Amino acid sequence: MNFKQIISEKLNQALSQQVSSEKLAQLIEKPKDLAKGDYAFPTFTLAKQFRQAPQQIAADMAKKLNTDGFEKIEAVGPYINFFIQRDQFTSRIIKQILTEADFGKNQEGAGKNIVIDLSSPNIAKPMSMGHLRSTVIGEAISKIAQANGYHTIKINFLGDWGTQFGLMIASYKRWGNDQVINANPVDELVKLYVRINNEAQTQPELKDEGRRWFKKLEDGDPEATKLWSWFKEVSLKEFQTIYDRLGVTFDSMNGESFYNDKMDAVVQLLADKDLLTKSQGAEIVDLPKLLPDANFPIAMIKRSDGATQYITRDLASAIYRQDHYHFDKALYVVGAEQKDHFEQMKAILRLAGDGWADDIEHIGFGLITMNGKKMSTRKGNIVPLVDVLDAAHKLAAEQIAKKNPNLQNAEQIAEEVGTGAVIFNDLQNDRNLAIDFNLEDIVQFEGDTGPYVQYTHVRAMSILRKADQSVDSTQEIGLVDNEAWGIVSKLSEYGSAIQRAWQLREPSIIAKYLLNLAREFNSYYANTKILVADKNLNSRLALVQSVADVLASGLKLLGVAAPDKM
RNA sequence: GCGGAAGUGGCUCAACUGGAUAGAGCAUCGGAGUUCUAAUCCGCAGGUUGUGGGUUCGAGUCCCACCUUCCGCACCA
Repeated sequence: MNFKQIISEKLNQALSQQVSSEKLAQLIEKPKDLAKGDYAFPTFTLAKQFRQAPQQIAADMAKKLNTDGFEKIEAVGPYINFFIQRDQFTSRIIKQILTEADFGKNQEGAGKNIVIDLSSPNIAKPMSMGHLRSTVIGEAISKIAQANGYHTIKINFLGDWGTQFGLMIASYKRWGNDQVINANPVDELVKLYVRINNEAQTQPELKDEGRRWFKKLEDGDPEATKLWSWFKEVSLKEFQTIYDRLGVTFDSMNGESFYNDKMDAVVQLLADKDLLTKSQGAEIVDLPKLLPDANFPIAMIKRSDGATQYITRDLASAIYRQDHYHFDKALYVVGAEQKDHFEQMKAILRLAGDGWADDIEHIGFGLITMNGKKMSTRKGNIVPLVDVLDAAHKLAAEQIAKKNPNLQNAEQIAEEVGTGAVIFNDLQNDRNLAIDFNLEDIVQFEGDTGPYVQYTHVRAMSILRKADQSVDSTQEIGLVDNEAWGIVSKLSEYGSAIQRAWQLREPSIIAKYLLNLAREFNSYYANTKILVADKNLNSRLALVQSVADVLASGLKLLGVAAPDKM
């Protein structure tokens, strides 16, 4: 029984059940300002129904409401404000946090599978800031889903197939050097890729050479296969170091090449359902004709040269994933610019009669640009993710050297703080906001940042270490003091933040929640001496422990480390 | 042209999905150090929420029109 229910029951009785408690519950809100109360009920809609001034209704009802379970209930203008009994509530919340390992989490998704497509870099290209977004958002959503009881399957749909690899092979055959490549694999492969694209502008025959090599690759030519495998191997090795730094793991690394032998089945399926049309030598699904109201462009299934397209591979993978994982939801964490692509894909699956098409969700995110322009490997204006992580690490190490020179494991903690800053920075805003790349913004450690939250956790842990006693959660934990109410109130909202973050597929809700909680705690910390041997010491320590627990738990949901010292 | 996302203090973003005086962080300015870590805290200043209409008790939020920016619209992925 939560407060909204309790309050709506009370209101329902005060109104002699003329309005259902469900309706009343919907109207209840939380005032922005705690001084106005913990919950509030606006009477405007009732004013209309009963043809009375809202102020009057509020005043009349406030008199009729019994205050059981509340410190006070008062009418202020057209609002009825409810104040929770703070000591009882504090005690309950803090004991929950200290004794329940999964405080704030729920089991709504028990027994359900969520497939999440994330990261998906192209092999032989460096991971860039764009891949960071997909990786970090996907990872956070996965953990948030788990916190809501779901079972998740994370898939890294590697871009490891396509004409570009024919071009790479062609370029390698002309200019490649094993020693140089082995010394710095992805960098050198990119150079080869950029070079052949540039030279192809004046020598178009190079493109044909690339296509020929890709055809050989598709036909299983030993030399082509060997080179492709090598490119893939060195790329994956390099990717892995980044995934390790970000703390991200995958349940499947089946990339596009994995679906190579499953394409014919998709084409056949579409043909059987009468969805395929020939147009200008290509095989397409004529969506404008099939769904005239939907405003889709056509979907190309096979190019005029017989090669399959992106959407064909995505259709194959979607079908495979449904067959294998029986997902309740399949989330694709892919840039917002691909919205239409996923809408098309779903439309085709629906036309093919797959009822689960509606369980596919595209989780888009805003484009990262550089100086307002789209980044492109071919044009050479990308920011490798490693560089950003390294810059953040270096800055964190400098801060530690300055502020805490005796810190043990300084290197490891510099890494946790540095990557923490990068990850948090990416997650703290609404995911579909576009971002113009700015290194200074990313490696900020002050104000609304990851390190701010980490530091708050460190402060709490430091107090607990210095305390002569450990927290006794069996002892009565009373109202700590009025200044602490803001913290307790925030702590109690952790569960709803987790729910909302999942419903909206929005990690920023957790990030913002953590910033608010950290701010409340830091403010309290500045005004209240915690380690004082009085009768409330245990209560205060319990509060500090609760804050530390929730901060650590929330940071973990975002994939950010919560060190004890920094 | 059609479709999508966005427009809120100098900058980056909030606003519990229609509620009370639009809140934070950066930057600026002024304070707080023998103290539980100052990666912190407190304060001043800064706003006609792109423009114009509409809906209603009430609009940053919903509807219509327009303006600006970014993205997408078949042989790249």
